[in-house]
Amino acid sequence: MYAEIIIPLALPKNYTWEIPEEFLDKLQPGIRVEVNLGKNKRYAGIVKLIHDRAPSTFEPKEILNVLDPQPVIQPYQLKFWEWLAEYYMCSEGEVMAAALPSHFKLSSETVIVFNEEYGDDFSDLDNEEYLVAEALHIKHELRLTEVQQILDVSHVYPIVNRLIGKKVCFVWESLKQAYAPKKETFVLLEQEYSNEEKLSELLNNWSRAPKQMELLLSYLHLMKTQGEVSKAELLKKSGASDAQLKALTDKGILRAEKRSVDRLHYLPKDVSIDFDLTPAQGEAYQKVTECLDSRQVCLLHGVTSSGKTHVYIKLMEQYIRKGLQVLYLLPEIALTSQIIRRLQKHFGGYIGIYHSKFSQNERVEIWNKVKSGEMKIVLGARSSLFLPFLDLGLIICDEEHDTSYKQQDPAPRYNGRDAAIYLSSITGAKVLLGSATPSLETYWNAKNDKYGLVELLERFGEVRMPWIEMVDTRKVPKKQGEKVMLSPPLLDGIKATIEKGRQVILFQNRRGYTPYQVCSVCGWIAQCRNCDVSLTYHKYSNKLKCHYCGNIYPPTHTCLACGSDKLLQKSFGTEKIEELLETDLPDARISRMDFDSVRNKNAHDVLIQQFEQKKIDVLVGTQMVVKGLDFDNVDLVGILDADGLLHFADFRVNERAFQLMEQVSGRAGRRDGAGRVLIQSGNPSHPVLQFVAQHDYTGMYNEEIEKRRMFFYPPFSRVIHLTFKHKERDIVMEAAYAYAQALEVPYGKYIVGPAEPVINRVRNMFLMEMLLKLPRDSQTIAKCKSDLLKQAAILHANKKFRTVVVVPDVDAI
DNA sequence: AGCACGCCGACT
DNA sequence: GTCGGCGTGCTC
Repeated sequence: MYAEIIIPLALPKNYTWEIPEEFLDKLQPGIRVEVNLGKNKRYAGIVKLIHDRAPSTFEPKEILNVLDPQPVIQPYQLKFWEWLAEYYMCSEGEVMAAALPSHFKLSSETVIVFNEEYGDDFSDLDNEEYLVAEALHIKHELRLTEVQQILDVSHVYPIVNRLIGKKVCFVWESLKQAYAPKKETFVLLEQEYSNEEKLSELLNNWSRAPKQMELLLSYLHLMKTQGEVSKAELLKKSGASDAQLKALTDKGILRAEKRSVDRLHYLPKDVSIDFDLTPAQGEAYQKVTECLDSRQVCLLHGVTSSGKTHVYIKLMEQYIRKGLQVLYLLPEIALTSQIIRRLQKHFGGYIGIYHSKFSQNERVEIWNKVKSGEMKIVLGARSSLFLPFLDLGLIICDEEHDTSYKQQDPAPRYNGRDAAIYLSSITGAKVLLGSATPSLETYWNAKNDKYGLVELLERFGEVRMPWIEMVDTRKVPKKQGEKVMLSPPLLDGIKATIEKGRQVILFQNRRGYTPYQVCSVCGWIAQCRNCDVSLTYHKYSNKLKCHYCGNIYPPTHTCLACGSDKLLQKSFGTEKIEELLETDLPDARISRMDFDSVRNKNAHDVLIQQFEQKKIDVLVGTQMVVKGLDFDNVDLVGILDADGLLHFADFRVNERAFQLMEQVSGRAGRRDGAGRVLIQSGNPSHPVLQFVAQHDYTGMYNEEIEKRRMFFYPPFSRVIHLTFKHKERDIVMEAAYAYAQALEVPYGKYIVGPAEPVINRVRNMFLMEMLLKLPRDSQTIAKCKSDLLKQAAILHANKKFRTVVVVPDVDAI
């Protein structure tokens, strides 16, 4: 018997191993096995299929070990993986790599072990060999990365090989089980004193060491109230020291014990819904419920501040009361502690959080609790679609239009929203898409009766839609060629708002106006050595940074082209605005929120809490300020550069610009209806700005959908974007043209390009791009995908193009 | 993804 | 003449 096994690598297909007799009855799909791949590398792979077809073209190796008694992956999940790999044109191994917490993805780590029989006579070793042998003699075993550190050279294999040859050491391939349960020390009463009599005798005859007695008494008190006492808590509450506790354990009264504990601090398991829906919300809730009775997918189109979350909460309650699990998806960036706290208030311990900022250990624990059914609700980013739900009833996909649902870089380049819809089709779950500004694709599907549609177009409470005003930047006096950053009307608005004790949010899309160093003599701009882009200047760290490859350079003080030292910092980024505000409004409390200022896990939350607590008057930020936040004291929102949002060569610009501006505007005037939005633009009559001013989603939709129809873009077509990469420009261009040429029949009329992108070099690789706009017919699309892969293989068969990388991105954004 | 094999340039 | 750089191809 043989098993097709998924290995978490980008292999062209799954490989097959032979099943040794003794493992046969232990194996079924979804179980992890240890297998050998290559000369001595080992992996934990997932059994996908068991069959009896002996391979003819190769000699299969045997499975080395069975790692799980029960499947870790359910059959429906394997089906989900298969669909993702097929739809998004990647391997199942790549899906597996994305799906599993890394602790399930064991792989061998080469360890070299000292040969004790060799002794300690190292006289016939050379310098480098001696260094390694010496370290091995002390530590007994070393990983190759450690050897690298000892020798401070990158190529350690030859030296290690010589040592192996001389029998100083040998190589040990060990499978590393990385998941470690969290340990906590608990304090227990020794058996002898669990007897009341003995205990009172002890206490009555206590002499000296009053501190120890105090400690013992607080232990007994905690024990009575809680049932168990952790060491950390005991010491904190009693104010005693470690030494005093040790004295008691030495006397044989108390005992310390290490135990595995939950990493997640669970709240009580109960559901408390302590609010009532408004009539409008109640009606929406009813309609959604009815709609999901007969349909798989429903769109809830609710304007900003209409209280969509209230509707979600009621719906979640409904599903968990039926004993089903609920997945609440959000774009990663919107997973703030604000929404987490809000849901925890209602669902307490039933809710689990799952996203990239959680440690691997924490993820394993959530994984297990979702699998056992103990966890009823998961709030998470797109990767939580991979959790092993026992009985999934509902997926809520909030901010459905958000482009960060689409995974960009490593494969699988999947869209969380679309994957959720497929997942629901195989699990029988329902999907609720929610947004104030639905994506054109989704709204079109709803309008064409593919999805149900429920609209909630009334803001919650007395809140009116914010008043939108345009500031025509052409009319603002300025120097030649200068960009308007803070126009007088906006500045006045900010001042007035702060005086009233209200808050301001300023939104600056950084792209296009990033700060950089420029030579005032010859116009030279610092460039990245590996990418075709200008470097961004970061004042806070005084470094130049490439936003494409992440390389960091020291700032230059002389121009590399003409040698002048007259370098200027030109910028219109958030940092610059923050700086300007500090000069203009010296008394205001100003903070900045962007990718750089909220790097670590808590910075973002801290900033938001400060803003909530009104410790900040003006918050300057990028997209981040738009997502997943509710503030009720914001009177003024400023959109600093609307033109920058509208100047992209992408078929989705208008949709995207509208969504962003509408969402930003929604942050204004939450409670008492006084919200105001100022939009700075050099072209205030632009149709998108007019739609924003009127909060006219339908108007924008109608206009844009016609353009999409005319130019055959989604939702009328399906797009597949291809990127070609190679380190030589000529070769990548030639390869892309050859590839497109080969697909001319029959796909010529669907191909756009190939063309060189504006930024044609990233990480020392030259790029070419090509777009396919395919008719929405699943057979044509499937055929085309397979032809694309076939053509890539043909391209690679040509020696010249062998190393050209072809990256397909299905439904690219 | 590793990792071995193999082909070329810089040293003994 | 050899060591070791890196490019290339394979792993059931």
